[in-house]
Amino acid sequence: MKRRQSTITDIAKNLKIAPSTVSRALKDSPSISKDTKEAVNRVAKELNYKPNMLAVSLLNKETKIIGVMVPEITSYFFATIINGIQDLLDEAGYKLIICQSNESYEEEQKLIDTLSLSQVDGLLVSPASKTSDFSHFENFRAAGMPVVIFDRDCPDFEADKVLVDDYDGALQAVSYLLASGCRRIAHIAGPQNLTTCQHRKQGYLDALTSFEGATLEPLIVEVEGFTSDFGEQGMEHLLEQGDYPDAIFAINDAVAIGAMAIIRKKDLKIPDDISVVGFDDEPYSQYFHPSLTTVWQPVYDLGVLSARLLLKQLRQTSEVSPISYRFELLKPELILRDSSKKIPMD
Amino acid sequence: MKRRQSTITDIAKNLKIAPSTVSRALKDSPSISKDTKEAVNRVAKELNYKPNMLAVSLLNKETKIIGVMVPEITSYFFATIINGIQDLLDEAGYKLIICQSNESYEEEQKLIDTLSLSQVDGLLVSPASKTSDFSHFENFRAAGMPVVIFDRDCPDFEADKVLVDDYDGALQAVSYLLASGCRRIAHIAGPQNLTTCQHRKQGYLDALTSFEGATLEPLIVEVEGFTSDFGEQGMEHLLEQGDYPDAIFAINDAVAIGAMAIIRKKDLKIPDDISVVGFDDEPYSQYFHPSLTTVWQPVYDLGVLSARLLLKQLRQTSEVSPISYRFELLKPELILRDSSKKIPMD
DNA sequence: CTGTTAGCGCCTTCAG
DNA sequence: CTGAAGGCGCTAACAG
Repeated sequence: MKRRQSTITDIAKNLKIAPSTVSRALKDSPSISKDTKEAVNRVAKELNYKPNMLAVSLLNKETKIIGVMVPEITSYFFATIINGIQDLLDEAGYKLIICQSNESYEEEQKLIDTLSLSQVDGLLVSPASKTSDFSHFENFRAAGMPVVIFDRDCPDFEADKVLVDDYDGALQAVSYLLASGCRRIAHIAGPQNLTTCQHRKQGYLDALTSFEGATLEPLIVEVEGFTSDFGEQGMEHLLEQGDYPDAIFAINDAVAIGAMAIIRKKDLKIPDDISVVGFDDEPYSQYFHPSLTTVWQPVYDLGVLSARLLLKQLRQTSEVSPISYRFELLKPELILRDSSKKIPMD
Repeated sequence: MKRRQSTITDIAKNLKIAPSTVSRALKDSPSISKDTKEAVNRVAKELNYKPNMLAVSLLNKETKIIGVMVPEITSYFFATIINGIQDLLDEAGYKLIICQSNESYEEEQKLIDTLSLSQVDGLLVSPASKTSDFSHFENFRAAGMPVVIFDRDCPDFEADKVLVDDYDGALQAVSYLLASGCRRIAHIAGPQNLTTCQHRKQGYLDALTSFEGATLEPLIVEVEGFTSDFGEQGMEHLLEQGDYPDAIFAINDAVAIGAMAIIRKKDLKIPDDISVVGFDDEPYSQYFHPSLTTVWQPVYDLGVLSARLLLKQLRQTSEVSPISYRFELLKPELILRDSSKKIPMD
């Protein structure tokens, strides 16, 4: 039972008229008589006619499909960004092909190639953490298709970008920890080839050095991933070094959660012995015990905005590509919960 | 700068040979001389030639794209199923278009229609909770494209199906609670138009009635969704009725987490006053305090298996559609953690 | 108002 | 070994 759909020609034959007439009738063109239109629509329904987008796309040179490349979709973070993207692009009549690089440069390259062959109309990318060469993005764009980068920056690659002010988020978090009385604040940092992680670390460092009253030593352990087991590892490292920290600023919530598990195992109290702050505000974070203080990011909006920028490029029909790219930096927000201490009143 | 890619014809003109020769040379056909092949490949590289899959698809009547329809992707559960699907389908050279119905029947219908127009080669569906009429699946399949249903059953719609034995999972969970000494076990049930939720409820009921020694009254509250706030709502309902339960079997982990928050708010101890068991084993569940006893499902495998069945159908080139469909029922597994009591030894 | 022609990019006959 | 012709399903331009 090979796929056999009825075509415009089938309708035309059935009615003994020209295919072009059928085509026009179906689009309700004003230059077609009521009678033929009715007849065409009737037969179309009878034959269960469905237009073949492939043929249309080939003709129009546009597929109305957008490629979305993320490191992974199992995290709430990227899944929610995708929701934002989808909601906006749906309205504009675009479909999405979602690809996961699994943080691998090779896979990312391969997938972008496939997307390119599939003639997607544009690309939204959050690059893999292992990606440092961006020629595959350049190649993609060279074919005349717009690209928007979101969440993770690619230095050296000029494009529309929508990022979160990670530096500011870290600054807020660590400044708060300082204000709440913590003085030995450790940072469980993420992979430093990601600007996101660099910026959070820098925010942490700058908060420490700008603190008046004492010289605070940074205390950093770097982990390679974003899941809770890395949080456990990182925390164990920190505790092995003796001289416990009195606060942890973790690269994200999952890592913070892992750290909390280790802290609890040592019978230390959160936040009394050690405060913990995460990043992301995942839906579960408020349900932990104690509930997790964290830095919220406008995730959904990040998706919407990225999609909006892409649409804008898409609509600059032909036109010379804009020399200046847009750069959006969204503001994160510290959410205070019970894993951090209150600021003393005195 | 409208998209302008070089075509086979461009190469042909450049070399003053026929397009068909170029086509053959590019596919390394044995009936082409070494010299022309080399020349063609050289020019192809020069012009940065990329085959246009659209044209190929139109000709072959296959796009190598599979549609995947899930209620939502922000949950770990569906995201992981998708990973399974993708890993298998990638190998076979298929791309995925992922769609979210947001549990809405209308959106589901609309999206399946779009997928159909886009000429996807097949469809993997986990239907929306509001879906009870399956004619849109039938229509899709009527065009000769294979369909596989996963995770959520559609009674009345015959197809290859890969499901989890929810009944058994519930039975395991509630039997354990009974064995651990609980006698007043409540169930926070999910939307009853989903067979998944029906089966879990039935497993709960049957565990109660098959208990020897006392007649146990079921205690059920039904919620409309799968997020933690529904868990909070459900738990509040239960506690309002006075005569507190000594265990909660929640429809899933997120709901269980919400319930735990309310229990804690009432200063009741988990598991001493009330045991809690969830369903899904989300990655965070082991990090809750107390860690959550739950029913694990072979999520990734569910994706892989579904994809495998679809591939099998895809490979039955043409052939009459199989009269008998496959039905796979995967076994879940109870994971014991600290939110439930140990079975007394005596 | 309708039909004819041509072509999107590619491949597969059929003829040399 | 290579070229010419035809067609996948659809639409736009040009004729009536």
